[in-house]
Amino acid sequence: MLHIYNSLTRKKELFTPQEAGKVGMYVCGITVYDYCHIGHARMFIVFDVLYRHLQALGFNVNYVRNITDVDDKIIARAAENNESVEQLTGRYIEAMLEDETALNVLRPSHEPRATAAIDDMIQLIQQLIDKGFAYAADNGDVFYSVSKFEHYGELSGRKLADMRAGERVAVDTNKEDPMDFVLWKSVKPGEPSWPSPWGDGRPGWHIECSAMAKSHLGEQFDIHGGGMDLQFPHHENEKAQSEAAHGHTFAHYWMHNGFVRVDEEKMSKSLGNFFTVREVLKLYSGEELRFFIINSHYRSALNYSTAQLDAARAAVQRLYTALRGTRDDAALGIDQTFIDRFEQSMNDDLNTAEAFAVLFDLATEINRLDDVESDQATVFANTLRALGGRLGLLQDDPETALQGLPSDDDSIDAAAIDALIAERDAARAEKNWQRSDEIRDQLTQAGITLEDSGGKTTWRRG
RNA sequence: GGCUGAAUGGCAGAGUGGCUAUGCACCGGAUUGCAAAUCCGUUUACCUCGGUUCGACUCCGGGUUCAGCCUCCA
Repeated sequence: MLHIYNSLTRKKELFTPQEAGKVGMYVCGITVYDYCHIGHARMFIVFDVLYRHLQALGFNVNYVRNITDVDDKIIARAAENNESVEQLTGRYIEAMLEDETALNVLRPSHEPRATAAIDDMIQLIQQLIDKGFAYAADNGDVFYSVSKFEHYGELSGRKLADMRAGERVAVDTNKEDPMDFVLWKSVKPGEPSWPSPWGDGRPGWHIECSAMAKSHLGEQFDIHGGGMDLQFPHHENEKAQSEAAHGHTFAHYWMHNGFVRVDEEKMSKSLGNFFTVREVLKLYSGEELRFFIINSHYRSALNYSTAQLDAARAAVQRLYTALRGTRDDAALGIDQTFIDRFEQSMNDDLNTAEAFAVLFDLATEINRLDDVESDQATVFANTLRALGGRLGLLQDDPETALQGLPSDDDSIDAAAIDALIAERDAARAEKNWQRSDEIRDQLTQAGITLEDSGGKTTWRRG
């Protein structure tokens, strides 16, 4: 029985989909004007793990994650680069897909782009105006009237009065209430725009998600996710729009992943302390980065450091090392005891850290057996691979994974390594330990570790 | 100022009212030509002050420190 922490109620709750066997899930994706950083990667991976887990539990999952491809920052960046908005967003969407592939993130069922859903947004805004929840200002902007929606503040646990007291935004004179937020922005010279009943303009950020969620998942669906910082105002506003327009609950469970920090401070574009995914992938594999991210609970803060990535490398190596030499014979089946333990952990609000303990126990069991090709070892290996797969890990050939790691030293290639190993084997056969150790030292310097076991020498990076 | 959430061994990170997390690192042993990998074993903990309890790291209350949100943000 899956329990997930619902940000709306601030409690772990039993997960019950609105329709048996099916799950509708919407996650706020990114605004594409730059390369993805580790914080974005965490969101991709956390919800990818949830997606995989729901599927493993037998649910038919409709997973929607949007792409925001029109917004102030995109427009500004495109102008800076002297290119069109489409060129800019196209490039960064490509880059995002590359990063996701490297991190072994599954493609969601749908990845709608905001610019392709303008009609839906206009319709939704009109609905809000008709119902009295929104109003058009003289300048062509349309605003949502926060005070009309009695549940406003419910998701983020704030009261309107408190928010007004803490108001830090310059007051927009077109608004009736400083807390009101924009649904439609009237066009500015040189900016992309679409025709609407209120004049040419473009949508506000929050309405995008309300509209795209509705068109792919309906007015009500199961899970809505995103980064912690989206809880307010983005999700609060999204909820207010959708619930006011439709007259009933929007998402049943709200899930928010915690942040990645650098030196105990949030990693973000504005602070400039971010590391892009592709930057990190020069020295660590996507799998190592993925391990680092899901080694801790998705709601806790995660401090980024290379020491942590080194630890992730060692951990992933341990798992692949255990799989090395094992048979891949599905006919022998899996060990249900470990599967059950794993599922129990994952069902507890995605306790991936505890789930990893099960994988490491399996690794120990395999290592304990004298014969890695025995039926028992094969069952454990099958189980380890299967559970690894549920986390998006351990799907590579062990040898390939251990030898193909990114490294800052690529002075020596596989053929050269094999040649040196052959030479060393010859030296060892003659008990020429001096020459043998020389070769091993040379390889160690190049970041290659040799292992002599079972009369055979294997190598790995790191 | 308002609202959240944290504080666990050298590091990372789970969890529990009394019983081994796990990974990395360390130490001892096995194995190895020596290593590496692996196995066996050992050591190191629960921010602080009160309270509840036979017993609390775990529950309750105060305090301290840290982070996040309240503006665009995964």
